[in-house]
Amino acid sequence: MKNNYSDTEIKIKDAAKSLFLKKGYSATTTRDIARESDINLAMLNYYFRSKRKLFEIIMFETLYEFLSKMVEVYNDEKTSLEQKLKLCSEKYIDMIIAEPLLPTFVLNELKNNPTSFLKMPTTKMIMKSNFVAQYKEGVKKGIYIKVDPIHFVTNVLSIIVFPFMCSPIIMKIENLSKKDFNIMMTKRKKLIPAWIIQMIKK
Amino acid sequence: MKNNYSDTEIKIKDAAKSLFLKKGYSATTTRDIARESDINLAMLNYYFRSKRKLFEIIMFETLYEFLSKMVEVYNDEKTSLEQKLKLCSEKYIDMIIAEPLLPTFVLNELKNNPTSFLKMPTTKMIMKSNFVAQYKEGVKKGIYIKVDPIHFVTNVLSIIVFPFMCSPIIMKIENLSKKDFNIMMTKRKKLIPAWIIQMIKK
DNA sequence: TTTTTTATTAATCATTTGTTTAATTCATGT
DNA sequence: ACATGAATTAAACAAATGATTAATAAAAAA
Repeated sequence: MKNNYSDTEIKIKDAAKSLFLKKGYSATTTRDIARESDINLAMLNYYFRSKRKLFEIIMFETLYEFLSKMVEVYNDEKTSLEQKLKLCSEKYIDMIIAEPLLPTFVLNELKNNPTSFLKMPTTKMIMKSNFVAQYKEGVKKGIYIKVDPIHFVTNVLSIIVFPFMCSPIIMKIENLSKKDFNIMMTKRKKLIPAWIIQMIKK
Repeated sequence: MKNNYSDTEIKIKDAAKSLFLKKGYSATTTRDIARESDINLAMLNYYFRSKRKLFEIIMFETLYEFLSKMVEVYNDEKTSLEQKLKLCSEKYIDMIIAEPLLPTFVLNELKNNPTSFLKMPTTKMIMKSNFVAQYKEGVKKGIYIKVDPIHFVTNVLSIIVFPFMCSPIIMKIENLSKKDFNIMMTKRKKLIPAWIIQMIKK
């Protein structure tokens, strides 16, 4: 026995993930995946039974990895809210620069079957995280302006994630290359925490 | 002669738009469109030559309508920046509630061919609008914190648009129906301008 | 080695999908 | 009423697509 996951199995998954992210589920054909991963078409069904099954596995793993990294920051007991803001701005933007197609892909495919998200255990954890608790505490102490925590969390994620989904527009308007855009986002990392603090501070 | 646009032509476009928004270009078949609009399959090619051509027409019209409405607010000479913020928060959220699938659809399809956006005349106008000019003026007067205007515009749009793209997640986390979600967004309309002001005010 | 299980291949199947064709119906102008 | 062009229909075509099969090669177990 070699590895638990065979070479071809990994090759298929890697190619499929790349293609699904780039073109979406429907526009990606099994032959695309076979060509890109340089395996025989039949191997896809041999290892994964069907295109749909392969997609679901990739979707689950991608979401799981993404959400795990998120929860990590939100639940750190040692850091203050303001430190968390800095950390998550930094971390998320680095994550998305490394995989810029992920947000649009996830939100787009989610629209079609929100069930796959339901299965994720970490989904609801954000609202029960230390991050939200610290914000509520700040409100109680009179330091922060009070709003429904869901708005607060949404605002933070909006400002971090949305610019990447608009990247084609921003690049067009500002005449930026992909590299330029990433530089802009890297600078933005440091601006975001201040904006959020400013936004909630009394 | 009846109308300039025949009945069937409109029926096809309406059905196609609805389906493209819901399922995207690739997942929508010409037979889907024919069934939904209750016309013969051949009529699609008779009026629009091809599925791609039909898509491009719909994409253009949808984008044009959307951007036109946007520019309208941004370029009003009579209103202050703070009034504009209120107006556009109100207007955009109403627009998106009326067509909630539009943002995800546009940003997703744009990723595949950013060219269609290039064609839109109104695209670059936002950065040269009265809205941005007023912000810059506020910075010069020392009222507002200085950042690159593209960040400012991005932040405003992020906070307005992104929550809709996340609606499946928000609804899941908060246990909301679609109606509940819209109520939440309607309340949010009034919160956003204050947040933005707070964010940029010295 | 021999046997048995696993992995890989090329060819094929059955649908689906975008598009076209040829025949028919409908509307309009004369 | 008739002729002409436009609109509509059912049927068909060719290519693409997800999936399977049967044969072969490679690896593991005996």
